Amino acid sequence: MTNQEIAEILVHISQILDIQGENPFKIRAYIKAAETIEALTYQLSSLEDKDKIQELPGIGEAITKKIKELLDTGKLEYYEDLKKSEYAPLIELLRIPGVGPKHAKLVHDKLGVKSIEELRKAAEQRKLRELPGLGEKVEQNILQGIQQVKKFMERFSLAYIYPRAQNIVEELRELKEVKQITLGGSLRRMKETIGDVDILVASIKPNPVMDAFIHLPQVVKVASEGSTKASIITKDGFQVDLRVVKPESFGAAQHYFTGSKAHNIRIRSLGIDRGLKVNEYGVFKGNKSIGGKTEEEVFKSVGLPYIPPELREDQGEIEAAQKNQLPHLIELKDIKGDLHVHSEWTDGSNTIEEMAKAAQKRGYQYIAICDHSPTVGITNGLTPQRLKKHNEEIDKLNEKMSRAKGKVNFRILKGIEVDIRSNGQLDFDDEILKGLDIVVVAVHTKFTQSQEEMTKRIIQAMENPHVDIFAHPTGRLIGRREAYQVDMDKLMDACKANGKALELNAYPERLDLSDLNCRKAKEKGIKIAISTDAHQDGHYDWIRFGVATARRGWIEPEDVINTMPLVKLSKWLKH
DNA sequence: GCCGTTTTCGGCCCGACTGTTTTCAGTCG
Repeated sequence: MTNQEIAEILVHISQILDIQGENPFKIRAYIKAAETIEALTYQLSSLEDKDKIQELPGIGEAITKKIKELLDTGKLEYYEDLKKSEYAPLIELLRIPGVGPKHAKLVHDKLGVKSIEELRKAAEQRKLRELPGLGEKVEQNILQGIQQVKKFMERFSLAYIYPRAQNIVEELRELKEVKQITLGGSLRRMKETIGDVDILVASIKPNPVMDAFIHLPQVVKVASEGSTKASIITKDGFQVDLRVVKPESFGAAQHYFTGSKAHNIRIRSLGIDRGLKVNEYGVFKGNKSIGGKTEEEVFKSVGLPYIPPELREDQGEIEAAQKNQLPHLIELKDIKGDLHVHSEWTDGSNTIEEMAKAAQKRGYQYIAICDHSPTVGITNGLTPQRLKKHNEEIDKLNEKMSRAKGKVNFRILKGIEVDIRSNGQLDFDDEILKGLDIVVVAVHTKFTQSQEEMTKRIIQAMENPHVDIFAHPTGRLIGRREAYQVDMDKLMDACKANGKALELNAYPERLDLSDLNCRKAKEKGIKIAISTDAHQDGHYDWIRFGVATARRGWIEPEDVINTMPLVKLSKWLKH
């Protein structure tokens, strides 16, 4: 049983208990345990000593016992019993925005509602408005909420949301009443998928800001509207929440609205230990504010150094901060070049020269043109003959570009993205690979192999001495295709043993390695290449999302090979 | 259900908005 499956069961348990009206702290304990498990970089099933489970934060004796039972038997009696509860089917009602555990229980107890469909019927028959505490408005909202169920389940890719959210920020920034403005939430933490957008504004006059916000051209619906807080739905289908606070509270609010929730709870608890109350308005000793203008003040008040947003998941960042052992995270400016770039020779849209010039313009010292090998048929993969010509063109360009500037300050590396065939063999023989500056390998076919076959296939490729980097290591496409089955531990061990680097592919729908796998790779001492897999020059910008994902994975500049200047990188490639 | 440099019992983060109510419960983040 996978961590994901265990976490899902724990969440279901918490939801059923919630509807039953259990102790809220017990409910939160299950959610916390599920979050901890989801964020692990290894599978609980692979643990030799299952007693170690209880050492995980938020997991105690009772939940450890339940997890052990799940791992041993594939089932959990406690959960099976809960599922027999009359309230168990109601957890689907919780997917409706505006419906929580109390309303779910109410409609069940009074009207016998057991499904979204039955709830819709009851609402249409105007039965909900008769219930205590409910009214006409709630009935309408529930009907609307039912229509939005699917939409609200959806999460958007970081790259889809990011520019659209930035647009809104820039439009609001124009207002003279806006003193400061920032993104918050999972978008500021740069998670790979985003549920909704949070925007925070500092202003002493909230009214004009709120008004401008709900009248933005993107707005199709105003979901809620108060004096300092409002929510809209955009025509692009996502929700944006705006909060306006006074400038003296901006840092505290920024911290609060960046989250994550788990991180905030920890910070507030640290505050309580020091006799402080931390909320979105500041840090308070009694009624007196002792900080909140900046995020640094908030952290300082609870005895911590500044923690970058990407780390704020309560996954060890607070402990690291307490010991002054936070990582010095990689930044965009550390990137010296791109090691996985395509050209029109295969499925890219620009010439090699165009790709090179665009990279040079960005201040890069090098790119590696890694077009496809023949097996990836639809991309017009390079045959050995075409590869030879391809390389000759790169030689000429390198000469031309160095002459033009009078000195060598930019270099195009001769690379290839070689397909790893289903039997583990590479698409080119060693004689050809030997003549290249850099060899990137990847899986493009037969994703359905068993974990054993796939792991063997990849490790065999890793053992080839000419190979440098393993690209998009799990093959996942976010929201579209699951990762193929591969034993990550064995793969990484082989990678380490053979001195290869793993790619963090910055293509927005890949972000592969994921943040968690980056952290795992770092723990194992494996080098990372953050590459865009650019198929046109505009794709170079995606490096932003690659670096952000690396930061979420605690990656530092020295963990990444394309932070090296050209000379050092060339040495690494020859090692 | 979890947790402990005040604690193995008694706490557990905090506030805005909505709608149904005349002071608050439910939901959300």
